[in-house]
Amino acid sequence: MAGKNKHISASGFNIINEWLQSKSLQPFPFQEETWQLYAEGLSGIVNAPTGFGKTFSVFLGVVIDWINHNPDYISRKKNGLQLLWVTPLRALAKDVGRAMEEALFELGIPWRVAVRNGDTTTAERQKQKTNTPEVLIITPESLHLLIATKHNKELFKNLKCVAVDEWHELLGTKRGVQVELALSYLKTLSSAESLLRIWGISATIGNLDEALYVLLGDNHNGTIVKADIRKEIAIHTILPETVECFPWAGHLGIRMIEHVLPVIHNNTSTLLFTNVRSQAEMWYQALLDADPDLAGVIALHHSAIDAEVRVWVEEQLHAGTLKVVVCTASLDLGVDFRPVDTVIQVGSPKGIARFLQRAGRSGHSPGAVSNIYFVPTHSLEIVEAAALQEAYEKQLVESRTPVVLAFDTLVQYMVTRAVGDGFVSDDLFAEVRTTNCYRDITDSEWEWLLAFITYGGSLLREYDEYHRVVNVDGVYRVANRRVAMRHRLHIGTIVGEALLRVKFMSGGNVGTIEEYFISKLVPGDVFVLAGRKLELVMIRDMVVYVRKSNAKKAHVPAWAGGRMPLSANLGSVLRHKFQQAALEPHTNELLMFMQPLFQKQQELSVVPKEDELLVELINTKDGYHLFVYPFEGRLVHQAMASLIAYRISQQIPITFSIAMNDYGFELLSDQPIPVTEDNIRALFNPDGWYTDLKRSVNAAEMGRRKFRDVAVISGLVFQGMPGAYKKQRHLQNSTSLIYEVISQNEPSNILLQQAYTEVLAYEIESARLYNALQRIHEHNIIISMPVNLTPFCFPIKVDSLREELSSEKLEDRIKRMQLSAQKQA
DNA sequence: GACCTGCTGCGGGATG
Repeated sequence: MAGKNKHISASGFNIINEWLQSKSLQPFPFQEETWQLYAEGLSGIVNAPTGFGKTFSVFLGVVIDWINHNPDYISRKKNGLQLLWVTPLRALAKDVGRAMEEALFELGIPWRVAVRNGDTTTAERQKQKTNTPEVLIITPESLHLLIATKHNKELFKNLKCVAVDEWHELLGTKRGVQVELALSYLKTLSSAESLLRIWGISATIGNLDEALYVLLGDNHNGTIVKADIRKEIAIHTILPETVECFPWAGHLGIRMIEHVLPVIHNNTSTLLFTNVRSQAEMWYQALLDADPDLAGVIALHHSAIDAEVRVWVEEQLHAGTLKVVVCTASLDLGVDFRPVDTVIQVGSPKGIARFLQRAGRSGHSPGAVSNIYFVPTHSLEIVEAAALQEAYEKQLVESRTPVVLAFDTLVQYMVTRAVGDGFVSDDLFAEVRTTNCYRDITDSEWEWLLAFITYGGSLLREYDEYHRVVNVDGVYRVANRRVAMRHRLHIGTIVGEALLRVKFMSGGNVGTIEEYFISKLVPGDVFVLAGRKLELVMIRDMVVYVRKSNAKKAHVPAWAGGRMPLSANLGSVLRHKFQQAALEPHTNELLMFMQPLFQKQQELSVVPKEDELLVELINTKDGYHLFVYPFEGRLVHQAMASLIAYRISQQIPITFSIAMNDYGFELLSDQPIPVTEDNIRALFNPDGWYTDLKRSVNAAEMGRRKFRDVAVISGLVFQGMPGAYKKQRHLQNSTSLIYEVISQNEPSNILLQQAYTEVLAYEIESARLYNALQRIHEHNIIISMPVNLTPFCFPIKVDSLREELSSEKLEDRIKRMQLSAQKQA
């Protein structure tokens, strides 16, 4: 290595590779020519599989390039801030910073690397102010907080480069919009001769070109540096003995535990991913019950577990003292420095990108293959295993759709700038329009937003708390210190659920639980959290006090999270696999295994081909059922079910109950459903879909809930000071009130409209719904009339039963129904 | 406020 030499003569390419090898990291996966991109002062996106030193190649690449061009940077005491390293995660910032500083030290560069995020103490912040580090690792939120400080231009004036880590994670979220906005500002601060350089670091996504465009905005030339290697992934499917003994419905997969244990035993370290937090708690307990020897080497990791406990788990994983960690998406990111040798995915990963990302958590050493075991939780999911294999071979990775015209985020940012050094309207307007997000914002929208932050717009004029910004001599500023303080506390775009902290009576945090779940329990009740049985003692000031319990039975908490629909890409491959199962099953081992089930489906009904939509009409004692299988994910199915129900009800008076899963949906009625060969195509016709959709779904009610997020982000309602959060009920009430006032008096309100737009985009996935209707329009629609429930409709039917029955009864009922269906055919 | 299986992520500075 270069040691303490003050002059770096070797090419950055060699330096990086030497350095990576000395750390036993993967060699730099790019050609020496691509290295020149750093040296030429360009911007762009770096894309390589995990574990290939992307972080350090970018970091050392840009740093060494400057040093080579400006050797006196090394000797100078004060260079000012040179590089901003934006990362969506706090957790590993300190580790990354230390590693960067160490790398610089070994190269003889005495630069300082500092971290600034919510964990940074006031003293550390002060130190950064007087003694500016050359490199600052920061979250998007903290970056906006910096922009909300006085004289921030001073801090950024020497900035040469901004690197955005995990850009694929930020793209498609409002946190990504925050990055776009911050970059548009920082670009204006850099002088003409040294254009600010921007590097994004991204995993593979379907729209890398778009990701680049969004990152750079409209006045930059950029390039995509793509590693010419493909991470080898071995996908193993864990199968039951026969498909006949496997349940047709269910999502837990606990019965596969005997097949999973050998995988854990045959490997040194394993990550076991579940889709849901309660499922992780159950798997943790079930694994311990099945193999008590795992005690001490098994751990649990999900977002409701106390942060300190999670850090401990990550450290133990790193140190190699843990054999298996049961986790949710909480370990999707940030375990780069904590590789394992095996990954197990229980249940559908719902998307190809997520599956490959998780697979990549294993096999980090050079040349190693990533091993992922897929554990299906019900029969049809075995087809997903085949689909995932094909999707991997064809690299059908999903795209991330960038957020556009998020006015709530813009309102927040405008106040942020006003809290900082203030802004001139025309200048900020021009600046904001260089971003992809606000490229199409109109003059009148901008005027509306200005009015909104200065006097609350036409509706809230009388309330002083909405007069946040004042215009003094053409400069918009926040003059009131309390307003400024309150704004800083509310910077960010993540709006969470009402959480209560769970603490032992003796002290010590366990984790968090939702108001909704805990309100159903009374003192003395026992529930599970972080793998422990806890007795509820009392609830005081949003804290749940508990003590350890040895009770046999315990409630497993439910957390209300996202609905994670099956992705369009995976749905499409899945349809293909069903066709293959019908036409050429012998080409695939998994499909051969599934044959008995497909035969059953074929006997009772039809196995649809790729260009067919299957509709099943079934009569049972529950009533008249209509089942449809578009394989478009549960959100689209919910909307499509409402749409079809509405269209049928236009023909005759009829009411339905609706059920759906990721594969299809059900309409159930107590009268015969008038669907025939003659009218079926009209029911799915894309013409007039939007009008009918708006009449069939309760957009106003959905908008009301979405409006809460918009209201919080734009500063219409306040969540309270940290540590003294308002009860969610209060927040909901005040939001509801504002929603009523606005929707009745100012229906064109931009923030209200945004709530509706977001419902369409994210709750209904309307673009995808439209594409699905278009696709179906070109397909054959096959109506089948089975005499009994089919393997296809079974999981959907079970879903609709859940409401009526307790879980134990449900399990019995499933067995009975499955038995009866199997006999009938 | 409703979901009932339902992920993840963030977070004070200016003044005395």
